[in-house]
Amino acid sequence: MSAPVVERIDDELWSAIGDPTRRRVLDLLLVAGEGTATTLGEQLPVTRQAVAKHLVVLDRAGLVRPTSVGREKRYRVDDARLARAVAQLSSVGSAWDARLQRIKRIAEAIELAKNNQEPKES
Amino acid sequence: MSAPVVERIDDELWSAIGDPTRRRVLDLLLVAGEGTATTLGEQLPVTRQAVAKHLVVLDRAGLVRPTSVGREKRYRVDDARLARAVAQLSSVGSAWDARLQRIKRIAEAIELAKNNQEPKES
DNA sequence: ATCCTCCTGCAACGTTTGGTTGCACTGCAG
DNA sequence: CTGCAGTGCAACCAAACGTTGCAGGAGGAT
Repeated sequence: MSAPVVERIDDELWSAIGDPTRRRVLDLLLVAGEGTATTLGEQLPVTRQAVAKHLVVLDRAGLVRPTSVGREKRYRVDDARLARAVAQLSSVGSAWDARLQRIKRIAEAIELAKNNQEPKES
Repeated sequence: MSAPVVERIDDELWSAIGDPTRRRVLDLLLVAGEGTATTLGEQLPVTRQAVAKHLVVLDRAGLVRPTSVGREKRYRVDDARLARAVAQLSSVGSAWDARLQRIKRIAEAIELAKNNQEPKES
């Protein structure tokens, strides 16, 4: 359960960080090092319970990890997983970029073929 | 309402590409160059109407642009907008990476400091 | 011009998800 | 033991994704 997850993760990963509140939770956890549903809820415009649900989602996506301390449940970011997630995002971005380049090349080819049509570059 | 959109876009952008179907729509539009709700729906596991709604969302996010041709409504990817979107994603990723690095440094410092005692900070 | 077909758009409905409130349960301190 | 702080569970509301069904308009065939 270490290597071939890359493709399966994809959708869960995107929907995990697709939510604005979850992104803020991740941000807070990154700056504070760790936090509970209660402490995070105090710094967010949503209730403690909402944060708790988001933490469950982030946990299932593997981005955070809980540590039970007494009656508290502290969450911390899983460095390796988040780093890998960032890499995934970048890779999708790169793929799109590549296709954009391809399209741009085709467009230029057409542009070149026309030679005396109206220019559209702005 | 033309220039300072960069920050406002953020949430709309993420939610736009956060949906798996919309990502696939973008992908299809990139490889095919253009497409209508009907042609895209044929290549996706959802109905034409669902695709149409997604196209509206993508349009409002500025990622695609419609072109009415007769009774058809062809959509095409807005190259510049998508490129900018990819840049946004990368920037968020970079920010997280930076914080991960910071945490890693702190962890190393603690590791270094303990040497012969417990490092727990409370 | 008429009919037929294809494509789009609108409306109603069901389901999942983000968010809320309220309550019950459990450690920890006095 | 009593009380408080923190978590977990359940019911409920709203928005979003997806479906079906139907009305309407542009094009082609007769």
